Amino acid sequence: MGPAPLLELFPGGRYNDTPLEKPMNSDRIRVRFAPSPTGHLHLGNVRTALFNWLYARRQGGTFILRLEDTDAARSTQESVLSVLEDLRWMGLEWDEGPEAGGEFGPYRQTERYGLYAAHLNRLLEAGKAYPCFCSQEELDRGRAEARAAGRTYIYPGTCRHLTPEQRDARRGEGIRPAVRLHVRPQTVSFTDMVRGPVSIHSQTFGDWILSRPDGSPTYNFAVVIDDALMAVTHVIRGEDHLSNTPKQVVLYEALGLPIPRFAHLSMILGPDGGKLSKRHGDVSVDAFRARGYLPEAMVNGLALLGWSDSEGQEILTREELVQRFDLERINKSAAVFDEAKLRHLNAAHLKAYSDEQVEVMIRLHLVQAGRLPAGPLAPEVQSWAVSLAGLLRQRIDLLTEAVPASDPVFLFDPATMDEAARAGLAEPDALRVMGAFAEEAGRVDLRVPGAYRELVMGLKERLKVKGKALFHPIRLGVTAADSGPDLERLVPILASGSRLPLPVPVLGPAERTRRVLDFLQSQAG
RNA sequence: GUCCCCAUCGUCUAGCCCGGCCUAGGACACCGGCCUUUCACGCCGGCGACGGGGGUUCGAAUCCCCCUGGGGACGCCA
Repeated sequence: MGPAPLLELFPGGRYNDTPLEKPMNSDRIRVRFAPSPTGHLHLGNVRTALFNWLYARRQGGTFILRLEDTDAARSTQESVLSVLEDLRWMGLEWDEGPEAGGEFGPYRQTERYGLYAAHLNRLLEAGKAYPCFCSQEELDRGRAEARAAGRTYIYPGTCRHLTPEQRDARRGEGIRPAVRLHVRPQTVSFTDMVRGPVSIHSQTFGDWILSRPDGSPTYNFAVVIDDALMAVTHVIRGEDHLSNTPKQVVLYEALGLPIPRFAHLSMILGPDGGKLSKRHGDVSVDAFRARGYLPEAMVNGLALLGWSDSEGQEILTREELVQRFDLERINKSAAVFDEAKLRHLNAAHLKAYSDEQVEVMIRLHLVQAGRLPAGPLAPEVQSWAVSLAGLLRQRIDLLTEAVPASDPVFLFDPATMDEAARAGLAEPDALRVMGAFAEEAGRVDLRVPGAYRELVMGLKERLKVKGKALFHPIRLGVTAADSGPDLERLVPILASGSRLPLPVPVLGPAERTRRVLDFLQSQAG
C-alpha cells in the first residue's frame, strides 16, 4: 500500500503542491539546520549549521532553518531571537525558515502539529503503528529489570496485538495511549556520507514511541515528517544522532517516503576529551563575539574542525570555503577544540582589513573602555582613531585586545614604572637625552610626518649619542615603559591626540617626558 | 552493561579508499635564532605522532582480525 495522497492529508490545501515522492528540483540539494531554541548557539551547533550552509552554497542548493521548539518548558522567544542573531552574525543566511519564509513552512515545529497528527493517523490506519497503554511505572519496571540483567531495554510489545475491543476498553478506562511504531526485527542499513555503510539491528531500539498521550510528537517522529515534507535531500548533523538514524530509516520506510542521504559529523571535544559543553567555559557563539572574534575567523576555524582543504590551505575566507567545501573531505574522528588556533586565524583575518575597517571593528571596545566618545566622531577624532587602529592592529589577535593594546596611548604614569624602566633611566646619558628631547619636542609639531625622526636625528648630532643610548631614554620618557609600539608611529598619534577632545586626555610626548623627569627629581629629593 | 562510531605530533590535520613516491607533510602552541632603538609583526630553524598485538604481502600509517583506549546512543529530551 502506497502512501495516501497528500491532498487528503492536508485539507487546508496549503501543502498540496508538495510532491513528496518526486520532489521538484530533484537535482537541487536541500539541507537544513534544526536547532532547538533553548539558549545561545554553541560551537558544536554552529559548526553543524556551517557545514550545512557550506554544502548548500557549494552545491547551489537550499539552506533551510527549522526551529525544533516543541520543548515548551525550555524554548523561549528570546532564545529564538538569539539563534537567528547568532546565525546572521556568522553570515549563515538561510533561504527558507523563520523570517525568510518559503513554500515548505511553517518552519517551527510547534506550528506543524497538524502535520504530525495527519501522518500519525496514516500509520495507525495502515496498522504500522499502534496505541500503547502501558503505564510509565510498567515501563520503568521493565527498564530496571533489563538493566539489572545487563541488557538494553526493549519494549516487549505488550500492546502490539491488542484487539480493537481491548483498545476501546482501555480508552474507556480513561487511559490516553502513546503511539508506537511497529518495527519488525530486521537489520537496518544505510550509507552515511562520512562514515560509510552502517548497520544495526532493529532489536536495539524496538517499537519506539512516535507520539505521546497528549498527542505531541517525539523528536524522531517530528524530524522525519519535517525532513520529508520539506524535501530535505541531505541530513547533515552531529554524530550524536547517528544512533537515531536507524529508527528514522525504519519510519521513512513505514511512511513510504524517500530516505535522504545522511552525513554525521563527528563531535567537537573539550580539552579533557569529553563532548564540548558549558563545562569547558562559555562556548556559545555569542561569547566568542564578545571576546572579540571575527565572524570570518569563526567560520574559518569551525570549518577546519573536521574538514580540510585539498590543497592544505588553512586561512580561508568565506568565499574560498564555499568554493572548496566538500563533504568527501570530512574527517571521521572527533576533534578537540583549540582556542589558540582560533586566535591565530582571527589575527590572520584581521590583517586582511584596512585601517578604516579595523577602526570600525574596535571602536565599540574603545568606546566601552571610555577611551573614545560614544556616538558619531568629529572628523579629526575619526581620522585620529583610524591611525590609532593602524597602530594597534598588528599588535592584537582579538578585537577586545585593542583596549589593553592602547594603554601606551591613554595611560601614562611615571609612578608605575617597572624595574626595567627604572634601570633604563639610570643609564649614563638617559637624563641628558630626555631633557633635550623634552625641550625640542615642545618646540616642534610632532604631528607632522617625519618630524619626530628629524628631531631625533638632530639630537643624535648635537648630543653625540646614538643607538640604544639614544632611543631607549626617549622611549622611557614618552611611554614610561621599557617596551611598546614603534615610536615613529606612536609619537605622532600622541601629539595629535593631545590636541583632541577625548574622554581620556592624551598627553603629548614633550609633556610626558617632562613628567618623567619631574618624577625622577621628586624621587631624588 | 548493550549497541554504534572513532583511533597519525600536546592540539587541528595531510597521507589511508587506489599498499612502495613516508627516513610520515603542513598548521597552532612551545623552544631557539634573525630582523628591529624595545615589544609585537615577519622570516628561518628545532622539538614532536602512525595506540598494542597478530595476520595478508617482496613491501603496510595505508588491507583484514583481535585487544586496548576514547566518544556517542540507549527517554512518552531535543
